[in-house]
Amino acid sequence: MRIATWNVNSVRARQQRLVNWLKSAQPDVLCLQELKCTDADFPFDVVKEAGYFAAVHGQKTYNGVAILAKTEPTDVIRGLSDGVDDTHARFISATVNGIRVVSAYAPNGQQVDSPAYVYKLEWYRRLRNYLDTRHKPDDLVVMGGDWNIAPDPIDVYDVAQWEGQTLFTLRERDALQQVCAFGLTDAFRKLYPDVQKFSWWDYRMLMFPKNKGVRIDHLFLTAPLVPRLTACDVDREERKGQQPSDHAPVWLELKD
Amino acid sequence: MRIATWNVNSVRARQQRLVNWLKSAQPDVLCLQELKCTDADFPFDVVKEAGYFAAVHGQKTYNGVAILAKTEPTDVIRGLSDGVDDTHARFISATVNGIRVVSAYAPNGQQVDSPAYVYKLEWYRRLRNYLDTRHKPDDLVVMGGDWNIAPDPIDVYDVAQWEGQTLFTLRERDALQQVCAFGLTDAFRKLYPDVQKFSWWDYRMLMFPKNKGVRIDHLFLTAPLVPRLTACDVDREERKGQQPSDHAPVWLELKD
DNA sequence: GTCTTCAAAG
DNA sequence: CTTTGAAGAC
Repeated sequence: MRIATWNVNSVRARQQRLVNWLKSAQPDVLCLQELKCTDADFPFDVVKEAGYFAAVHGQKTYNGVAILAKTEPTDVIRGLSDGVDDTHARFISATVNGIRVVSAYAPNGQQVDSPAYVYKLEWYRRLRNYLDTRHKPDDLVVMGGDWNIAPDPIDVYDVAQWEGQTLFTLRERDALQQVCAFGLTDAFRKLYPDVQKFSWWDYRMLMFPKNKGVRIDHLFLTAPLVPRLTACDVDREERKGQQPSDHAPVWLELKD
Repeated sequence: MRIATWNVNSVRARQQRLVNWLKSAQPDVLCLQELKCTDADFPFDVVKEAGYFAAVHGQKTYNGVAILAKTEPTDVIRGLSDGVDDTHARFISATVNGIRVVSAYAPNGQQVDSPAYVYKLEWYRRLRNYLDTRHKPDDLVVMGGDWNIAPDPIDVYDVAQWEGQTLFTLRERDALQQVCAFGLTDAFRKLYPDVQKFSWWDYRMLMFPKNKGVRIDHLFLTAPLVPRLTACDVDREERKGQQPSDHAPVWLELKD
């Protein structure tokens, strides 16, 4: 079973690339982030045409997440559903083939100590609470998303430059660790403890050609799924060519 | 020798369609209108890559005309060059294979009797003056362009609806006739006196699917070229599909 | 750089 | 419907 995550940076602007990628990569499940459109504007028709069901939590202009799957996702939950008044469409979960799948778009955080940064740390605290409330560590859970946090020094192209910058501050990395401490494993890092691969490159300053990126898109697995993990990679090719998303898809393979 | 005219409605937005059309239609000369970009922003590289030289008279946002040709255009003149202070980039002429080629984007005219309408009639008067000053009726001249005038009742989809509307008022049609009276022949109408074909359809109101258009893009020939005219047509296919221009290309064939 | 929104123009 | 430009986000 192949599960992928991709921040498409506008599902409408990326419609053709999305369809092409689905056809070539053939994931069983794809977690999408930054749809940047409402449910009404989501291209359900072309996704269906490509052979996928879609559970969507859209929002105008910003955010928006979805779970695409070859079999119909069930028990769809939109948002963290913790009673907090939060208008951002950043979280959706659904069950696909007996696995609970999450598609998450973590807040970016803007500047350190800005309101957005505070919201980001709080959002991570709420996410840990979501896991504690809804799941046991031995549930079958895969969480894919744009987490807007590089977990370790190896995950940024230049530690000196990233030191203290949003996406790489100690407080953010700690917040992510607190979530993982529930019992989640970073699929890519599990398979490749020492490999440096990035999933996001700024559109500006030729960051992609220079390969100056960061790894902020992750797939997390609960413990019972870790022994089934056989492959995980970043599809760097998808970042190339005309009008790419600034993020590349990340995918993993689970054996039966 | 194949000569074509096409209002591309932004040469940058239509870059890929332009290249595809050049490759399939293989005109020796293409007159372009509504480039909507400056000379600095004109995609010289992709045009060259497609096998064409380009003489360009660009303008930011509005207007902009060019002559593309498989052999290098010489003696390029930008504008009507009649001493009138006119900032609109609506006219360019150049010599290609011994033929003087004009690419013209006539003013639209907005509402009847508006300043734009007065400017349009005056522009046509200046154009006739340009011909009188620079040419003899037996020169080899081809003028392609978006003339924003439907010459005859057959050239609009509904005469009753178009009666008195800009593009079809008697004063505009007379202004165009005054230009043609210099000694120019409408290539399409010469070959097909009774055929109704359109070259422009409004983007709105499903005008193209309903084929409610007008013929305002024309190729005019001086007398010595008329006996050499073997074919002329509108490429209606180019108006179809995703992100078309609102105009279709018009082309003609001259035998040697 | 590339996306969104909006207004103005055709 | 499709383009342009501007502003704001990342």
